[in-house]
Amino acid sequence: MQDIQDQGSHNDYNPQAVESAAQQYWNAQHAYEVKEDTSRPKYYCLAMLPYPSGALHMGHVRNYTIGDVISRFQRMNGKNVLQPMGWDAFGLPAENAAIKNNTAPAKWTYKNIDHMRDQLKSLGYAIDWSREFATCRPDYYRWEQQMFTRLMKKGLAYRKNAVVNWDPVDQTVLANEQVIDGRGWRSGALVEKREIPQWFLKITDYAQELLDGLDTLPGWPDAVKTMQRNWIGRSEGLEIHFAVENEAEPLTVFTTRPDTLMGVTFVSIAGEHPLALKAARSNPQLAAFLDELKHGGVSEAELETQEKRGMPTGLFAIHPITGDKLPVWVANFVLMGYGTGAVMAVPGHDERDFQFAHKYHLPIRQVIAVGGADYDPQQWQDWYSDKTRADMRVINSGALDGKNYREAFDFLADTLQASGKGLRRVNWRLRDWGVSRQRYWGCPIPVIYCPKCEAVPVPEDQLPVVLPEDVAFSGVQSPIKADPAWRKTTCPQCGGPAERETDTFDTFMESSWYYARYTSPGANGQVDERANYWLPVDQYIGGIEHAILHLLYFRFYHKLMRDAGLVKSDEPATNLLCQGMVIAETFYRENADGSKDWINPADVDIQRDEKARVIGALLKADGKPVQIGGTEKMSKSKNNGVDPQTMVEKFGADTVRLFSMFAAPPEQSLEWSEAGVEGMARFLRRFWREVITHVGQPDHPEVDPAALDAGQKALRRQLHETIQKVSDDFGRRHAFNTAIASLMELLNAVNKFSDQSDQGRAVRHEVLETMVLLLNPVVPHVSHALWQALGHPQRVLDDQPWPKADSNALVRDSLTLAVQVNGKLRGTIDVPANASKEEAEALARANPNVAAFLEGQAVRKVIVVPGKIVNIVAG
RNA sequence: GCCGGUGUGGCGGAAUGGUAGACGCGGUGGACUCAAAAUCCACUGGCAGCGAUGUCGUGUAGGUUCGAGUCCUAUCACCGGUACCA
Repeated sequence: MQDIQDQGSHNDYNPQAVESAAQQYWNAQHAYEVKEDTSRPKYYCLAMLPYPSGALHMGHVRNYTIGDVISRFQRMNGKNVLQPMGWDAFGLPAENAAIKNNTAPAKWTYKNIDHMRDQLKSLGYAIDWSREFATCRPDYYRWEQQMFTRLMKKGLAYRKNAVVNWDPVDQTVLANEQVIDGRGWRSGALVEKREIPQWFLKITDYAQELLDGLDTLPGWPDAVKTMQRNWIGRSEGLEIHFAVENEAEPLTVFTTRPDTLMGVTFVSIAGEHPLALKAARSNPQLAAFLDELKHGGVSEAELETQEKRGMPTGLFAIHPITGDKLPVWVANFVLMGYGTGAVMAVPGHDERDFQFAHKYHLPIRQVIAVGGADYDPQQWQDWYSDKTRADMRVINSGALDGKNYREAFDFLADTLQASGKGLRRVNWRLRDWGVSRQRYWGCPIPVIYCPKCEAVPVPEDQLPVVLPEDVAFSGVQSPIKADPAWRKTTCPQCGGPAERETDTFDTFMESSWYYARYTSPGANGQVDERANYWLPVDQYIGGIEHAILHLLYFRFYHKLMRDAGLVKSDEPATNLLCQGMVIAETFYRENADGSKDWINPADVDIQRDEKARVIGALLKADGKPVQIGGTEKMSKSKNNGVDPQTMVEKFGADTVRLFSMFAAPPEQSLEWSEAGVEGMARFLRRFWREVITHVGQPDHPEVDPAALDAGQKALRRQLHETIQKVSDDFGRRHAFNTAIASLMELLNAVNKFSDQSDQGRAVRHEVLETMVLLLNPVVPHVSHALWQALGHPQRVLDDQPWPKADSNALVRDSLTLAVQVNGKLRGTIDVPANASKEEAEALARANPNVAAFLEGQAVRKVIVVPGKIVNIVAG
């Protein structure tokens, strides 16, 4: 009660006091700690866990505010809501920071977690902190290690060679991110490709299920599902065997276009293809070329954009139908990792083959005709992708002539299969998941190498394999690789001397199952039966940049857990929301050498002309101009980051939360604008003042709907329309920005409403009290304080029922219709709500401006859309 | 290169095939003030007009429709991902 007095007596909104009071109350009540409760529907709301990079950034604030709004909204709608938080604590940045600051990655990480936890708490999120964990703790990753050893036993984890970026100067493996223009980021050395043995998970065994599962996820964005479908890349085609002159083994290619088989004029193979390696042994020129292909990084973007180059191997393949001799070429655009590492080249109907044939003067044959048109072998035409066109026919192909794609495909499949030269096959673009990383700060891979028994999984009673945290870290070599004492162990099978695996897991391993661990804190196992109460996640929220990798591994791992009997559902999350980035303007000054000094937006004043157009910017410190560099993602490199903590200290958490929900719809990028933030602070102050002024007035009776005058009715109708809109915007559309806009309109309306009669004050009370509830998910501290100011006892407002619109209050007597003549707006008319189409048309024709446009013209057609529009077509 | 997305006033954005620009920011004018801040009031897409109103206008070029920011085709620019950043 003390609090009510204190806050109620202040006419001005004081965010600091309001926020600390509300947060203290929630903490004391343990308001957001939840348990399984079968009497209420559960709702698991999860925002992707943060990497503890050092400080919260605006992207985090946006992510967790979206989650918090949804969580509180669902709780007010009667759900048992779980909103957890944790730390994706392993990763490369900790190693980089360790080198830079000469500290251990673990120490740096824990310090960041402590700092960022405080920052998150200051934003007042309804998080169950009792479930918090960091993924770098052995009591988390031991279960990941256990799962891996079980997958080894099931044959779902295996070891094979794979290519990595190798820095020949630093003698280290580089991440793709660390390769810049083909060079190592620290050494500047030209990067090379190198094959090393690595562990893989057989995600391809689940390719079909991962593809089909997308059809069971109506709550996921289509963009994400399309990207995943394309990434998985199921294609039906033929494997065709080409005999090779003087070779025992045939060369096998995969093609989705066997109908073009008679157009094949050469065969292209990858540089790593065994046939290429063999040919190079007796061909120094080819060996030199293969060596050259080893330069550069391994990323797909780099491989696919490099200049197309090739060299003949001197070998010849035999065309399976004609028996023609076809030269076998090494081509740098053929990837060993896709299909068989060899493709039949059809330069007449494939653009890449076409360019390659032109460059190296290889023959081009037309075997497809579209619309009977002749092909110009000098000019590329995309008939290849037109395989389903009705008028597409195979030509110049003997027995295939006149067939369409499907007919030619089936004919060849049958013919080649009968002669043992080919096979129908489904090929996937998806590759198995390589989980080995040659790094220190990650979960140790629980494998022991024994000279006799080879790779042996660490027995479960010896888990976890603990990563030492108190280490010196130089960056060149992993401390566990460098430490013979850590490496040396005995073989669990034969008891002989053996060595531990020193590679660690890809950090996507930790983030693939954290959502399940939140449901089972303290479980003696990866999860326990509580998982099946909470899972699947009802709403998952995270950046669109995770559309493929994380979200695919996340789905895959859930299926692994299901098949291990740990969870019952097939998919980990039923609904997914992908938020956009947080961006801000950039400012800079150019130095004499052309380099740029980036200036933080907080240090700049914007100059405008009399029409409010931006004409320049001045540095506050010296009043001199700076260049405007465009709006970009907040980053250290462009110095355009805005610190959430500074904003919270200056405006309060509610204002920051309100702005990040108002400035853009969640899926779009959000431009940070301090002036915009001030606008939100202005709104909260006006709302505060409106409520405080109202409670200072005399008592009022209950609203009596029958006794309301037109003005009172109108305001009350707007209130109930707003309830409808906000409920739909929060619950279904996730259009938080328009929900808040409608609440601003309602505040503008109640602010103009000067009616001091009994019923006037009663309606105003209903409006303000309802607004406090509608705003609670977004600005919970303000709502907490104003709820008390309105005369209620202090309580967890999320337990108040969400307002329901009163259908009687929504009734309108008349509607406004737009009237068009020939599709152009010529006026508006007010019609009774129950007016017929004929009455609406008559009123429309009676409108003077409409009549003027109709004069002298014959009306040919009238379209009346009830409640919306009348369009009169004349002429 | 490939896959996915976005493009609307001075700016962020609204409009779920039916009145383009809600709401907010910025700006202009005014009130209050010794002054400033805060607050309040009015106006604010371009062009023409005192106004009523007309006209143009949603990256660009076409198309479908009574009606297109929204659907279709092509094209340009930017953003995300591209398997070892997370």
